[in-house]
Amino acid sequence: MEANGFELENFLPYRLNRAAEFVALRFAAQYKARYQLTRPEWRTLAALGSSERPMTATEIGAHSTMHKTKVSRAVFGLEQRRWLKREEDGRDRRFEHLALTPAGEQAYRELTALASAYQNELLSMLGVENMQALSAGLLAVERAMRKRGTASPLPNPQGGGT
Amino acid sequence: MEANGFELENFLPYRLNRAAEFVALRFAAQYKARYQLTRPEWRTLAALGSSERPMTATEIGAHSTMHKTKVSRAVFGLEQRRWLKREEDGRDRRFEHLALTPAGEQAYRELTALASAYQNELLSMLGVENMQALSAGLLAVERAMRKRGTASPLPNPQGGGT
DNA sequence: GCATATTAGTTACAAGCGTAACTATTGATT
DNA sequence: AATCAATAGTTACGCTTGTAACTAATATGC
Repeated sequence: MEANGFELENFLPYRLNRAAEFVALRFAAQYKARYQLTRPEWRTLAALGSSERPMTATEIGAHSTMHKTKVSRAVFGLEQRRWLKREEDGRDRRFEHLALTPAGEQAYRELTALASAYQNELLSMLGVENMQALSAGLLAVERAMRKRGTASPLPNPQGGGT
Repeated sequence: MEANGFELENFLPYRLNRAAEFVALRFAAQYKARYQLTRPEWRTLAALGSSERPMTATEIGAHSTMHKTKVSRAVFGLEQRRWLKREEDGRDRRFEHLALTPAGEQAYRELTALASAYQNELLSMLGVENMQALSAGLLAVERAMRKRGTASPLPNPQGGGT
């Protein structure tokens, strides 16, 4: 009671988080329902699919901002699905070079088609101008992230998730 | 391989989610380290603190976009801390009217002060113009949310968290 | 008035998560 | 060469989460 003026609805972390959840939700429904993919698996697929060369798990984590253990589990999941294969590095056997199988590449093409369609849908929902404003704002946040470091080992909000 | 043009870095759901995590992180560190609060507890505190009247758990969930069970657990946590008290509704005993105790209000004042300071810090990190652009973009997303409904019972991305 | 549906809130359960500890391998120092 | 540090990746553990089932109370239809 006795408002000191603070309103959660105007608090940027809250607004960003809620918008992110909403926007992610309808796309996640697609890859979850149609492919039984988790979000880390989708991100891993997207990272590998867009790369010309095989990647290591650490590179995937850096590319798509995921914790080591998330990548490890996602790689395992995609491997079981036969969408990904590992190849060990001859010179340094700690590394695993990960690449999509043909089936994985096929799934990647289908999912990126869905993703692009969804992005267009968002564009028409928001309007060009608002989308540009949002993108510019996000770009500023991304610059700030690079400056102040994305926090050491990528700690996330809570134990559970969002 | 064989890029069809899709890049995760340009995908709005991904960008929003990453920005939200980054922005939330440094504030969450404050209420976690100094008050051992979880995010649902902080949101519940913020909802009750800014309300003139007591609220029900359902109202809190609607106000701060949280799932029933999250609210239930957060209320329990704040109650144990003696920051919140329940009062049953005489006319309809299904309802519980929740209000902050003086200790809860004190914590609310301290935390909103931290929140406002953090918001100002963000403003200076991003610059006024970028902050306005971001806010305008988020507003458009929020309008779209109201149109297409925040999904029925507030399902979240994954089981775990982010 | 009585059965059925609806609503507020809680809880058991399974799954995902991050931390920290672990294995395996390589690099650096001496 | 031998030790110690650093790195890639995996895994055990405890915690948080949403789903679904649950209890308790009220509303609705007949």
